[in-house]
Amino acid sequence: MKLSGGVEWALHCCVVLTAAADPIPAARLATLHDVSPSYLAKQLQALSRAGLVHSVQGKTGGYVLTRAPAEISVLDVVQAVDGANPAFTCTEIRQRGPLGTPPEQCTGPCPIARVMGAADAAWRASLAAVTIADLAASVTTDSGPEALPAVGAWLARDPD
Amino acid sequence: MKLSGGVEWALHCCVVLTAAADPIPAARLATLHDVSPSYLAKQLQALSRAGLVHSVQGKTGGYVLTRAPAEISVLDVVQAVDGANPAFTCTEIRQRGPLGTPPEQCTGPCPIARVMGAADAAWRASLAAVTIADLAASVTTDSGPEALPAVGAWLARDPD
DNA sequence: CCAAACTCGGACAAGTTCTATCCGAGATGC
DNA sequence: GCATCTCGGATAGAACTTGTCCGAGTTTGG
Repeated sequence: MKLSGGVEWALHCCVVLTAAADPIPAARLATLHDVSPSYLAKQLQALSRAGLVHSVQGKTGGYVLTRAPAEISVLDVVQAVDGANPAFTCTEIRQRGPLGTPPEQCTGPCPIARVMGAADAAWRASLAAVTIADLAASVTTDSGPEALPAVGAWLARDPD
Repeated sequence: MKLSGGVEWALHCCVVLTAAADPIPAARLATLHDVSPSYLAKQLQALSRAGLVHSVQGKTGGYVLTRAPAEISVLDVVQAVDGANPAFTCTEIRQRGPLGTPPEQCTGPCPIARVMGAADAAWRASLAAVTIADLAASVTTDSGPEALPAVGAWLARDPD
């Protein structure tokens, strides 16, 4: 049970993109977070494929959020980067072996799959209830009202 | 986000051990489920290390549940096999880079870690609410009252 | 209008974790 | 006392995640 490490980077990027109106290049986001530029680019590509950010090419290109921060849930980001596959996959063990249940009796999922599926649904519901806007608001509460605008100004400034 | 495949095997083993009073060898459980005996042994060792099953050596040895099925939660089994580490680990990105937050301001976990932690807690709570006894009852509902006793009788019988 | 520079996008290796297996230590029953 | 059966940990192989690179396309400036 492990989540891809890129999820953390992608979430941070989405939060800071809240404070920027113009497109921000991946390299600048990597400098801000002090992480590998090449690998962060990979995560942003995943966000782009999922339609959460819009990519702009050319000299003044970069990434911009496609929707309002309140319309992007944490679950959207997690699923874009880590994939939407459920953590548990039932291999139908009940049908195997000498006492295997006949397939015609296996109409619905087995009890174990039901329990794991319910837990997965609870996990997803918890993530779907929080949006990027909520995260930005929490950052403001934690670090003060000037924190996010300062990041936005730094992103817009020319590279040193 | 992926769960170890051995979790499914371990859960099935715990359910069928409900129907057996005497120790059952790992090889017999592997035959019943038609899975690799060597790898299933590894999962049972994990259950043994966690104290969920008691291992008996010698000619009539095998594995027995240590507690009543109603006292073993699905979460116990999952954590024994897959580990108790949370899926998300915060690397404190907020402290890195040119605009990093000073460590003295980082008293509590960052907003992203809080959200992921809450989702993890919801997932665990959902798994902790179901016991092995509940799973056995569901099997009885699904496959009839004679299903589990039949498995118990097959396990006790001498190998063919 | 042209050229240069900067951007994203997908294809390419390295490291690490999970999967699968084997043989030795220990205990039981005959 | 001995043979046999059991678990337990240490050992190779496969799959995935992580990390990196260079080419295609677009925009700015002269």
